Amino acid sequence: MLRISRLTDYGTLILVYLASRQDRLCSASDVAAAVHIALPTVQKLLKLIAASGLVQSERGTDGGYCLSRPPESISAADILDALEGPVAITECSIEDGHCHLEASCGVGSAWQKISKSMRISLENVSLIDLGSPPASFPVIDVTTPVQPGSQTAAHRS
Amino acid sequence: MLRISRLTDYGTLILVYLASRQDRLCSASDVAAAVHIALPTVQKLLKLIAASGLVQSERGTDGGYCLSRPPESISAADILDALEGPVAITECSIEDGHCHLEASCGVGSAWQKISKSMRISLENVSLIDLGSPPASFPVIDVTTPVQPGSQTAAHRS
DNA sequence: CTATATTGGACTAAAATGGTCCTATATTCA
DNA sequence: TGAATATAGGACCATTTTAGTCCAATATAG
Ligand code: FES
Ligand code: FES
Repeated sequence: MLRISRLTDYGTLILVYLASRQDRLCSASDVAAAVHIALPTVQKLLKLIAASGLVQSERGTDGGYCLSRPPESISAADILDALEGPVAITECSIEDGHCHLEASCGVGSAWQKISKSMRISLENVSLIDLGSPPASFPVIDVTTPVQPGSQTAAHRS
Repeated sequence: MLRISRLTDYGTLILVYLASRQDRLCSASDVAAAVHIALPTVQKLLKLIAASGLVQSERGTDGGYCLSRPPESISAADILDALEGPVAITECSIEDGHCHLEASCGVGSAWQKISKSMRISLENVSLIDLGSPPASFPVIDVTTPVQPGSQTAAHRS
């Protein structure tokens, strides 16, 4: 349930590796060797991640990729946005494509709200947490309203 | 991100409807008419949900389906289990199929732990909540450890 | 026996996913 | 300038998943 794609998992792996190399440039081949993922796949992922702005790239000899922000300020939500796009939790919660059930159902909005809540919580998980996760992550209380000014996270500490 | 399948959304809709009919039996046609989903799809979903034990069925004339538990004790996690199976958040967190990256990566386990945390929080969302959701669901703090004895939810109140 | 329902399964079309590969462009250095 | 090294931006294909429909069998009530 609520699975993320394998590519997103790989992408996380790559980002964690880049975080460990600080701001040094790493070529796709370097990364592939380090994380043990096929080079073409790594290339594809790095391109995607670069397009999203999470990493910066430099071309040419001695070129490569590096994080464009400190790892503390990159969140799990950022990674999902980069690799899976801002897909809504349900099909019908998509902006314009008005679901023909809207009238008779309040369910779509429930899932949508749960999704939003989860998203905010994922913004509180930084690349650092992903690299060396705590014994376990705390339980989310999804039953009381969101505080309006809740921090955009990952800048937590 | 973290999307659920459309069938799961439909399934929720169906369950919410059944909840509104209390313990009266509803045939698949009844349900289809009420929720405005094509009959064959409703039939398929009800079969799946019945197989999972969330609803009970009765055959023959005047047969149909009804919830097998009070709606307060059916959680969002139950619905996902029934309709999407107990899929892990990442591919490699699956039991036996040992990912060949295990050695070099702690990331899979991070996603896995986040998933577990989210799952527990979803167990706290009941069918009632799904039917008439609050203005918004609260943010999940995914950064501090899970309490060992956290309630299996939906039996919240 | 008939009408009504569920049960269990097969089946198809369409879309998403995972993965590879190719050409163009930028950069460095000899 | 020219060669070597990288990224940029695609196209491309195989496989799987998803969504949806349909059919034959079984159970129940009247
Ligand atoms: S199923 Fe689309 S709005 Fe509820
Ligand atoms: S990618 Fe499989 S264990 Fe990390």
